Amino acid sequence: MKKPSFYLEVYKIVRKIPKGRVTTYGTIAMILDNPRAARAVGYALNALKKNVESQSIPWHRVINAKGQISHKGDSSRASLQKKLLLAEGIFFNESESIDFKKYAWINS
DNA sequence: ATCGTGACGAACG
DNA sequence: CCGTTCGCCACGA
Repeated sequence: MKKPSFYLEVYKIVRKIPKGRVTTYGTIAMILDNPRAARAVGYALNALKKNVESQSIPWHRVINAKGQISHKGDSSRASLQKKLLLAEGIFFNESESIDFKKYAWINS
């Protein structure tokens, strides 16, 4: 059977992330059997923000491998993301990064 | 089919 | 520790 587009797979994964947990672009890529497609994952989420369905996808739980928020210019989205994470009980250390030891998502 | 682009990541210096 | 460089991949024009 044919696979849906890469985007749809990414969204599907992101939707599985439970509240209070976070994961990285690279991790999602790994789940999709493309450990090197982290960039493509970010690209997918970028396109997502235009879709109305984005409201049902916890995109804010996806951060980069450093445990930080990537915003590449658009800082407004970064502040929103941080706000949403804090609301879920996910806090940042003094370096503005998230401790994976506590919040990393385990795919089950 | 080729080119440019981007919410990434690992390796270097 | 910080900035730079290069490699990766999917997508739209």
